[in-house]
Amino acid sequence: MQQPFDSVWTREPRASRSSTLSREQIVRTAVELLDAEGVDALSMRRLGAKLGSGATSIYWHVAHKDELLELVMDEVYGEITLPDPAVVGWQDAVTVFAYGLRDALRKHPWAASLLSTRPSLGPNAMRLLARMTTAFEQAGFTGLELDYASAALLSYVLGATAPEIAWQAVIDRSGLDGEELVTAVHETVRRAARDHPGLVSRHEQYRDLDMDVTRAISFDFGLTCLIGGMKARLARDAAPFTEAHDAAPFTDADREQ
Amino acid sequence: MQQPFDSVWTREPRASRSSTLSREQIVRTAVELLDAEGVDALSMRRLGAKLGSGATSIYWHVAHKDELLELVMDEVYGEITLPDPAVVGWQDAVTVFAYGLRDALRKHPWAASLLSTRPSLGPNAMRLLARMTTAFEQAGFTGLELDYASAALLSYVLGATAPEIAWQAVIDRSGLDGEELVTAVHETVRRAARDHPGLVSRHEQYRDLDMDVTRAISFDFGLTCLIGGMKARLARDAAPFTEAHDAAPFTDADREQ
DNA sequence: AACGGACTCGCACGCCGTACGAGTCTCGTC
DNA sequence: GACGAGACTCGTACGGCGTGCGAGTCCGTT
Repeated sequence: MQQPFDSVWTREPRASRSSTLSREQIVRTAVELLDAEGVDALSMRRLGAKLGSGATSIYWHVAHKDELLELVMDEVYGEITLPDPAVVGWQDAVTVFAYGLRDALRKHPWAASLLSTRPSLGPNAMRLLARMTTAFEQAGFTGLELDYASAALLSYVLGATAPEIAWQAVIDRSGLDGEELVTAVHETVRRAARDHPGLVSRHEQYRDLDMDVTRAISFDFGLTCLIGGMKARLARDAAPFTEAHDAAPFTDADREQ
Repeated sequence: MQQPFDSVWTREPRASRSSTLSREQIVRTAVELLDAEGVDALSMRRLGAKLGSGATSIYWHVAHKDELLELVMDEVYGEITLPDPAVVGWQDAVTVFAYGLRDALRKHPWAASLLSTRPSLGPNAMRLLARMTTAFEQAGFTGLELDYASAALLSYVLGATAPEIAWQAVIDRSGLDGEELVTAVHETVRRAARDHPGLVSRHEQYRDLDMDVTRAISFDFGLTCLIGGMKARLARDAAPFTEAHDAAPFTDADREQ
């Protein structure tokens, strides 16, 4: 029988006497370094220095840098909470989760790029996925749709947060703030959109809005649309008189209006 | 007045005699190299070699590697089409766009990670954004909601496609295919989810399904939910008798069921 | 012929991930 | 107490990376 792909999560951990360096300590320090100085600052040498040990010592506890990043990613998942859907209802549960994931990614800006690069198979990620599934079970989804719904929610949050972080990185690099910052962002977008008067004129309206608030509104818009669409789907599947339309999620008749 | 952030799109291009190396040629070759050998294979030295020139010659036409990546990203946006919403209707238009973006990202797997790392401000990205906006205008959205809707759609597609690509990368690296591959993927997920019987047992159902088809179904599920949610929102905003609920997208009463 | 700007490119610097092998420390067994 | 076997640390070295710099070449203009 075929072995699974080799990864931190499928391999047996090394037998271990408690030693001066430990995997947890390495991962914790890596997160600190990443938070403090960004993804480019994480090198094995720098990490070793911060741990007060040789760079190559780390390789006893971790197979290679990629594996360290996987461990570090799961650490981020560990920070996210998903309330019990049986208590707060599925909509609130997944909404809290969505905001929690968004917050975690904004707090650890380096995480978004890692997350989109490798599958998330760590225990914390799995725990979250399992809980999310129970939320959607409670909503009324069954079978594979449980996975689809979970994937859709995760996808939206990840996709929506990534550009926020990308912008924040540009802003941080610039070192600007306050009015100067607002003007610089505004001017950048205005130039980029210069061939599309509609975009430019709409963008004027953001001039006096707080950027963080605008982002949150935009995030919430998509989130409520997605959850609303899930509700609509549940309602349609449950209602017998629409069964004739079952094949397509939205019918041609829907499309007219 | 504050200058915009420095970037390829805001800076004036260099004055130029037509020379042996050109920016377009560099970008085109970079895309080829990326497609053929992945994001790690793109180094200035390798690119220079493929162009038959010195590595550092590239720096005359491009400020630094990051700028090259921005140019290359916009090239990808250039491949995506968005049909005229006035002809096919807004739902079909944005659906075609969503699948188009997904296809482009799958065709250029390196693009997903770039896209989530920097804001997309190139001309091709802007052209698409402008067209997407007209689609949502036709749908009935107005004002800032046009941006929110566009952002939501983009977010979903990006977020949904990224994990597909991440998996594909693992698979490509393994060199397996056919039955072996299916078993390896299956076994990997089974082990990762071992503490969550629900996930494992549901995963059994994928055993006999084509992976590409499953992915497409999952993608479509989220996409139709999102678009359905947008429609629901439009309908609610248009219908006067629900105006009392306007403040919150979904009321407590909605939440009960 | 002389100039100046457009363009090419070799070299060097300081980073990077990590393979390797020699070294040390700690424990279980005799 | 001796000693062997792992667990663990780490200095060195290799082949790569992005790119700053300055010398060099080409070519249109005067």
